[in-house]
Amino acid sequence: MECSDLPLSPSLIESFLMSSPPLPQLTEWTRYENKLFENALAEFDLDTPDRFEKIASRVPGKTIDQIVKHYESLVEDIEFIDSGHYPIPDYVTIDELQQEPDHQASKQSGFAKGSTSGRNCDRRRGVPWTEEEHQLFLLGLRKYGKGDWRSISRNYVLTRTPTQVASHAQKFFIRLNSKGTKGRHRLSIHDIRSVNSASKPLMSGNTNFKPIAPAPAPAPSPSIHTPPMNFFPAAMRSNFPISNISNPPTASERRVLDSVPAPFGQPAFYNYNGEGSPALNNYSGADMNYLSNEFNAGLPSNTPMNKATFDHSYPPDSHHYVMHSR
DNA sequence: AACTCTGGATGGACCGCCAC
DNA sequence: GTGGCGGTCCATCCAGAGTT
Repeated sequence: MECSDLPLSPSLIESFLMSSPPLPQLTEWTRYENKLFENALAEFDLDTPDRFEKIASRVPGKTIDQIVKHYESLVEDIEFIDSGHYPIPDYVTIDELQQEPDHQASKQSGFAKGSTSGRNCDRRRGVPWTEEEHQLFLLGLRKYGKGDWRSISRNYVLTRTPTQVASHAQKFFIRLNSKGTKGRHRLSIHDIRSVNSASKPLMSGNTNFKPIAPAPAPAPSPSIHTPPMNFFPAAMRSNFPISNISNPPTASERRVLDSVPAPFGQPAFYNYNGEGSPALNNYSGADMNYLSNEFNAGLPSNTPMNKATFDHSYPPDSHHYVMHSR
């Protein structure tokens, strides 16, 4: 397929929704925030009472007004697409379009104009995987197995689409199988084969290791499902995506949590999206008590959210651990 | 500088599911 | 049974970084 022949595919729409249109009148939306927004949008349909309030509660740091404006801007853009105008993912500015007549013409004609060779297309360089993302990938791989990239993407590597996860997995397994068959290998993120085990020697102990890319921009926010790795004792870090929190933090609580430094702040508390994950069913009640104590000990003394327990008795299937915040 | 390697993105083939 | 659709796998492209 030529690059100029761009169908309105689901992946296109997804990338459109995932991108952060730099609308000047709005505050910046990160990919992560867009993902939260997208998930909340899917969860609360048009008939949901107080829809935008509920969506706002799922997107930390955004006001209801910002949510409404963001929604309206997306609706405008989607209508723009539906009308036959395809906005390229980079959201080039009007000025840029006006300076590139060919570019503009190809857009206005639908998609296919001139159809230069695909090699001439601007194939955007992707964002390198971070070590954290790779660790989450390994956790997801352990949990769902090879092939269920969708689940891994949805429940572990939230910052990557299933296609991206699959692509990453492809390289990972190629790397895995090629180990030893070639004389030399550069160290890469794919040399991390298990959670925790390799990261230290590879990243910090090996002075030859260099990041794949220059230090990536700091992630907009930690994964919604996974608390910081150093929050838990090593023996428990292997798979601990907190799946449910029974009481989503209130706005005031969230402000407090936002002020709490990692690892006791936002990451562990914003996992209240209700998606069940049986990943915690290996842990005993004692483990949960330990986590509660660890968690409570990390909270500042003046936080109103000073009592937390991990409850593995709810719901009845015992596969869901719920962190009670009061 | 030229070559090699890495890794994200992408297109196409293939497969399974589902509605008709 | 068949066609459409969605998803996955695999091969490939290619920019960028590392190596010689």
